[in-house]
Amino acid sequence: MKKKITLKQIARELDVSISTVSKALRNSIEISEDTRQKVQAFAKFYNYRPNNIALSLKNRKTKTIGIIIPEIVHHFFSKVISGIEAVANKRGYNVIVGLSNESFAKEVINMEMLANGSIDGFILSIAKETLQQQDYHHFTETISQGMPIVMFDRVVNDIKCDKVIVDDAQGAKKAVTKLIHNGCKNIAIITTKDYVSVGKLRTQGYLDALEAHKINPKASLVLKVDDELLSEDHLDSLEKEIEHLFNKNKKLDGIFAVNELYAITAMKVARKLGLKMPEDLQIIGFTDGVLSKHAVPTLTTVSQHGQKIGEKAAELLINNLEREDEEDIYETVIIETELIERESTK
Amino acid sequence: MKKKITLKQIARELDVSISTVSKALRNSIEISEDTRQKVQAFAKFYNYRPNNIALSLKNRKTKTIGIIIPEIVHHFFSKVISGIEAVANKRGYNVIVGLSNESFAKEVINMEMLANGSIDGFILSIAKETLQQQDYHHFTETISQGMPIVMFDRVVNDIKCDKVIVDDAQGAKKAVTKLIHNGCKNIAIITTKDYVSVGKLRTQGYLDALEAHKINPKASLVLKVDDELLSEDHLDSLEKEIEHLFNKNKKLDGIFAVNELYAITAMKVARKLGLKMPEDLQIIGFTDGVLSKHAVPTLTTVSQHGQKIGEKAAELLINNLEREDEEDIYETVIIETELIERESTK
DNA sequence: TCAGGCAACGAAAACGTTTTCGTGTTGACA
DNA sequence: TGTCAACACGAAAACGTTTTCGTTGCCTGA
Repeated sequence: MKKKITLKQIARELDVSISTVSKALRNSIEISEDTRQKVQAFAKFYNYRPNNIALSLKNRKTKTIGIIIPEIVHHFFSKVISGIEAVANKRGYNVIVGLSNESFAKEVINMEMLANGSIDGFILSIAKETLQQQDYHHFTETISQGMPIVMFDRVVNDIKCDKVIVDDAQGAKKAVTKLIHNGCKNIAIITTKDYVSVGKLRTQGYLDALEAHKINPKASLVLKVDDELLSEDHLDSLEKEIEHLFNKNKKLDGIFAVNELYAITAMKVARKLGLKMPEDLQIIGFTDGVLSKHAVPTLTTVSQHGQKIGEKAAELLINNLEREDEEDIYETVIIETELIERESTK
Repeated sequence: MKKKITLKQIARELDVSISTVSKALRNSIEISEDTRQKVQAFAKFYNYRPNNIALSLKNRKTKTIGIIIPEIVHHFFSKVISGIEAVANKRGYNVIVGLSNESFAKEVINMEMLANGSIDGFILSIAKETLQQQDYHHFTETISQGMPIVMFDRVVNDIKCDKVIVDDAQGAKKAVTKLIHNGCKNIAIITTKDYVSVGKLRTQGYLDALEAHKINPKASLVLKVDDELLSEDHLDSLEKEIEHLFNKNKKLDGIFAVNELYAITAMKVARKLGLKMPEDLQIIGFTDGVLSKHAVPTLTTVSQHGQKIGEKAAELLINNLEREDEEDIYETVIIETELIERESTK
């Protein structure tokens, strides 16, 4: 087992100083052609690679990005990571991932763990619990220590950082408008409780679309699901709630769901009730995941372009990190959503 | 913006030496109660946290695990990461993620990038291209430098490292046996080319099950899909291939697919051909992802317990890292698969 | 012959820790 | 009064780099 070799060892072996070795390897003109070649040959033979940790300590930057997300077993988030990783890699950065599991405490701990020198900056999406408690001190503290943050998707406005979001309201409006144009008269929305910012925004888009077409919103058409934990039995109760929605609204002919799962579950219930899609009922979801693509019927959906969100977030962060002047100008980039039409709409 | 504070700054401020500060913070008995309290109060006020990079350099360990996987937008892999992260976090480790995108070159580059001091060990699943080229020098080199590796799922036998795998052959055999017991007479398999080790093993399990029931395998019932890129048009050609499979075998009444996507696609084709499931055709997939759970009919599948695989892999690696004696004893842990019965089988 | 300059190299500091090994000041005790 | 231990603290090395600033030795030119 040959351990990693260091400058010091090369120096001793070749009977020169550490500085000489370092310079020789970086092709400094200070070093004679002779020694340079000698050193480089030796280094190559022993497969020398500079120690990253030492470099990080010296340069006071780690070339590593910390990602904190609520969960990773989720098509959208993994798409975002994939986008971040692509850009980061191209620009010589690594990514280190922390999971909050939607928990405030874990979010805080994870950030503290990484903020102590391990990374140069954060890209994150806020945990539900944090949004609920509205305690953002860990973000402001991190930022005030000079470590930049980029938030995506679930953001909170009054934090001084770059943000990458989708036009949730606009996307929802687009979807609901589509349903209206397709002839739906009674459109329901299946959404989350309001503390989830994106849920709230999408609900707003739904209302906007109705208003734009002079349709009065009905409270009975709005189902706000309390998704404490997405456990198995939650799925059952979700089905029941949706079934109840159908029962309350016999003339229901359109559904807009703020995520894939709600949409798919609505489909399931509809099918059980003998409704034909898209003839009797049209459904549109949010988030273009694998479920939408392979459902029966395939689901029309609002795509958020998770990959693009990740790429943009990484660009913003790295640009910030590598910017010379220390100007604190923060951007909020909006990634356009796209309505992907499939079989669940006419 | 108050920058991170260091021992040196505390020392200067309090007019003591760096060593004193360090010792005071670690509650050394060498330091008087007085100074200890003074230092700790000061440190707390300025929210002092030791710099991780400096610690890593000093201790020659980073408390970080490197994960290299082919892709992250994939239910199985993200489950594994989730499992790794859970264990790693509990034991005070971070995880840093590299994606190979199934490419040999990216796998090598990513590993080199991380191996230079950034991490203490690897957990990885081999890229398809690497398996195809059978070039494993980057693994052996990493190991010979004293950095442990744990492989999962896609492994190669003659590398000296811990491995966590599922009993692919056994799981496949279980599934196919189930089909046989359910009365299927003509069972097809939709699998990958043989260089993907898990595909090969699952095919073997299929053959084993047939043999155990004295059924002669028919070449026309084995479809080996060449999944170069899982691009959109690949999905189309996949459908065509499967359709061809149905046409060649009119009496087809059971399908075992080595992954979710193949199974779902087979379902789609079957539905198009007017087959009822599970009455006319029974299908079992491999990998318990989100698709299986929400397909119509829901898909009976062989679950690999990705989370558990990740947890076990992390345990093995960390145990190895923290083992005192330097014994090179490597384990291969087999995680039992489980047949999850749903609507696609009788 | 000697000042000056250049080529080639080395010493040392710095990044932020921890830890080993002094060292100086007490106080007690003979 | 002198000795020795205990106490409280500091100096310095070490981890592996890069970089600044010397410091040689030799050659050139007047």
